[in-house]
Amino acid sequence: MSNNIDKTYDPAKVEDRIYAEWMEKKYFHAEADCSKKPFTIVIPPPNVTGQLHMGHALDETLQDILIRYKRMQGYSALWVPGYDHAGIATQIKVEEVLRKEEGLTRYDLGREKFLERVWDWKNKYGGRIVEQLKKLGSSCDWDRARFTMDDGCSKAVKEVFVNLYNKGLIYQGSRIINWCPHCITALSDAEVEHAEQAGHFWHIKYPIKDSDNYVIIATTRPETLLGDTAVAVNPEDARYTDLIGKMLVLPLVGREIPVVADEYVDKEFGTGCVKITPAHDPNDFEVGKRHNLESIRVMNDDATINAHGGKYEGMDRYEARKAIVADLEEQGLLVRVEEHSHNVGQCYRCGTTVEPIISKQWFVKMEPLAKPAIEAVKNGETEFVPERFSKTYMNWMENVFDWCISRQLWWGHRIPAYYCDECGEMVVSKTEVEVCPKCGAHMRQDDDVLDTWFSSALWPFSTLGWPEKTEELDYFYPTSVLVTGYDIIFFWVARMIFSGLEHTGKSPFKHVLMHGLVRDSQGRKMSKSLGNGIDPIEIIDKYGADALRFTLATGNAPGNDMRFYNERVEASRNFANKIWNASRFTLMNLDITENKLPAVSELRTEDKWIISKYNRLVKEVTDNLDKFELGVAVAKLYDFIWDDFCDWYIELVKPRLFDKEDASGKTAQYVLTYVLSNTMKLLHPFMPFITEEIWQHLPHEGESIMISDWPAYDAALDFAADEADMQSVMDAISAIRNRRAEMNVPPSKKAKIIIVTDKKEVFANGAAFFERLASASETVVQADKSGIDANAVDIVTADAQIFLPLDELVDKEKELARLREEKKRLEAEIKRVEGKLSNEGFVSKAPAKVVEEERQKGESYKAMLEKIEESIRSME
RNA sequence: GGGAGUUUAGCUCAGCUGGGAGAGCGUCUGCCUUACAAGCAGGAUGUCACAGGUUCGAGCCCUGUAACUCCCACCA
Repeated sequence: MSNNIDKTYDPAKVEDRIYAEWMEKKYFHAEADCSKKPFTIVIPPPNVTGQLHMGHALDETLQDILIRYKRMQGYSALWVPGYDHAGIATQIKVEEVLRKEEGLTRYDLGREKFLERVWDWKNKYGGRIVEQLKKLGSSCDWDRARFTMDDGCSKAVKEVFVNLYNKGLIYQGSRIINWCPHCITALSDAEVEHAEQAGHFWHIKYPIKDSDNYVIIATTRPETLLGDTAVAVNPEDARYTDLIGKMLVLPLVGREIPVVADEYVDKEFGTGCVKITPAHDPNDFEVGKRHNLESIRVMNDDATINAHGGKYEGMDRYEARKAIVADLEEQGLLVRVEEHSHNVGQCYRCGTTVEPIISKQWFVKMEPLAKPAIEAVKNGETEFVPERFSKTYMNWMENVFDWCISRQLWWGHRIPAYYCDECGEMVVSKTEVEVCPKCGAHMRQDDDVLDTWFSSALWPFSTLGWPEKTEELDYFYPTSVLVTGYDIIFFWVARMIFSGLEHTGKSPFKHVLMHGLVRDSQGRKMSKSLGNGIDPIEIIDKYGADALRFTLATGNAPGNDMRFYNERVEASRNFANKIWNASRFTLMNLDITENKLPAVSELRTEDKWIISKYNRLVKEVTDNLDKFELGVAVAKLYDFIWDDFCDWYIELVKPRLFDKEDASGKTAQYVLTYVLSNTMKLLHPFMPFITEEIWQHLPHEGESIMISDWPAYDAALDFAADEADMQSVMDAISAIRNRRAEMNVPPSKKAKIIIVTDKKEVFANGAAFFERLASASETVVQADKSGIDANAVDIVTADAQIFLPLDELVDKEKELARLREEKKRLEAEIKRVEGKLSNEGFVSKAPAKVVEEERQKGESYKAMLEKIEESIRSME
């Protein structure tokens, strides 16, 4: 310990030094230690491409709070760490750089060269986000962080793929999938965002074969006309019954297409006739299957028109749309154009409008996987916090579609399927297959890679060494908690749960703690395109990591969104500053070198008061943390430290500390130290740096607060009677301050105080406090009202009547008015209480405790009223 | 269309299983009181969205209404 602590609180100075110390001592290291219980947290792998954003900071903060708490409770707390994932974002980022700096595309480089670039990029920037997380105080052992593209994880991915394939849960199939022409890849449904877009509704004539007649169809995507293979009407639609089975002539193309009847068509919408393009629309695809229609794909992967488009070949889809509409108009086939706003799917990464395209892709069959995943949440194997998110989860799981897992990217886990071009054989294998088992020809691996979330879904066990039976896997799995935002329930959480169940037989975590999104001060989602993102690092530089963490943990309930205001961080920083100064005060007055609690017999009422309050705080904070009520816990700590400890206890104890002759000064020092250092422990998970700094300066045992023991509730430290006594004195002090402020009496003007009370001893013990805290020049405590000036200011509290002889300042009329006002208020209260107590229903049905409380209140009010009435009489 | 959420002080939000409405910020008044002006002391401000219901008692439970938000599915 050392009494030298900087005069001013400078977070940057403290935080950098302390983190370095922690790193040096390797406190973050966790290993399977069978003498302890495991506590494992799964973290979302931060993305290698991105800057740390507020969402990460929130994830990180909440996780770190839990980890630090559990570590202090003696758990072997492991953070399943990792960074980067085999995500499309990484590839796009590198492609972007490539295009900007060298004017090249990935195709110019070729697969191998391109992947080298990505690895370079990863090696150069992969650690960047980790460095940023460290500034936040992350107690993760980043040295053991895994990377999803590492060998171990790749092995797990292959294992899973092959297992699922062999069980028939992975299949290849033609499907309409969402295609991003910009990323040139398939997207899963979850990766498509829908946005309202203004568009047009083109009404087009389709001539009936061998007739001058025609039908009118309406479409929002006229370019898909090129791939039409039918027109559908509702079988119930009287307007079109005779048309069913007839042939139409497809405009511009000349192909003959049938009119089919299908329930899918809504009679009321549009014209009641729908063009059917099985290759470019999911619903049409289904219709096509029912009527055995041909699927004609008219677009290339980059959404340009292909050879089936005739004269439109090579045009971009939007160019083609224009050209087709113009040609239709020229031929008089365009009836009219309506304004029409409709929902358009967009790629969630790049925002490009997705194109539904028929394509051969790999799918995971979801139904058999979803069943146990639903069961695991139903039977409580995994619990969502707050609980309502389980409904969101169920809703999705119960209506889940097969999951398209192939991505036409190069960066990622390559699909372990091998094809023989000679005989058409396909082999799925964990190990590379070069020779066709059938014909002996060379085999080539599938070009596609797996969806990011396919490997991310394995995170909880692949990072622990699965499929090997490692000691770590055995000890740490299933994990304890997953902390994440509700926005990735479907992408990630759900998929981790069914993957864990399928491959390990256990749901990967016990609790899923959901938090909300961090929004800007106007409530908007933070995003790059809006430019409203707040950089956590800037905030840390300005206010400190402790202040940021405190802000993120505070003032919002789990799962609710949070608006981010600098003012809130400022308030947190002020709190840190308050702690700093209270500690500085404590240290300045310390000449003890050990941290222990004095014998109860030496403790004064105020000592017992703060100890008792502290003791209850331990219990409550522990309870709250166990229930993941982090915000509640931190609010209690804030109130205790600021109000009880700083504003009251320190002030109460000052005279004892300053008077070197007073032997009880030493007791006060012990109490200050004890309460402060233990409170620092309780606060440590939230504000790790400042608490470490202060704890180190105070008398302590052990090397670091982060490996110290979590405080325990001690029934022997519960001093209810002393708490109540102290409260009586504090109430009196507050009442006096209040009166003086109302009367504009400056603090410099001291006055004699006469306290008339039944609790003479209590107030006599506290007499000294009135001089310091209530501007008393002298304090007299007596049982009756003898010798009191009739003009004295009169203050009534529950346990005392206090008189201040300030006659020259007293405006008699005003004083009387105030007393009458007070009388009215008390009478109203008494009436309310009596109303309750005379209500038989209340007395007989309410819990005895509540009734007794009301009764006591009533008596206390009555006593006060009596005193007031007396005062009024004597003044009059 | 299906699901979830929100509505409490000027602003941002707490309010745990029903038992006299809270915090931070802002605001007003008075204080540089030897830890802290990033502070101290004191004050003001609420038909807890609305309407019913259950209950001795409702911000909290039930039903309905309104406004807003998010997620999922979507009509060509």
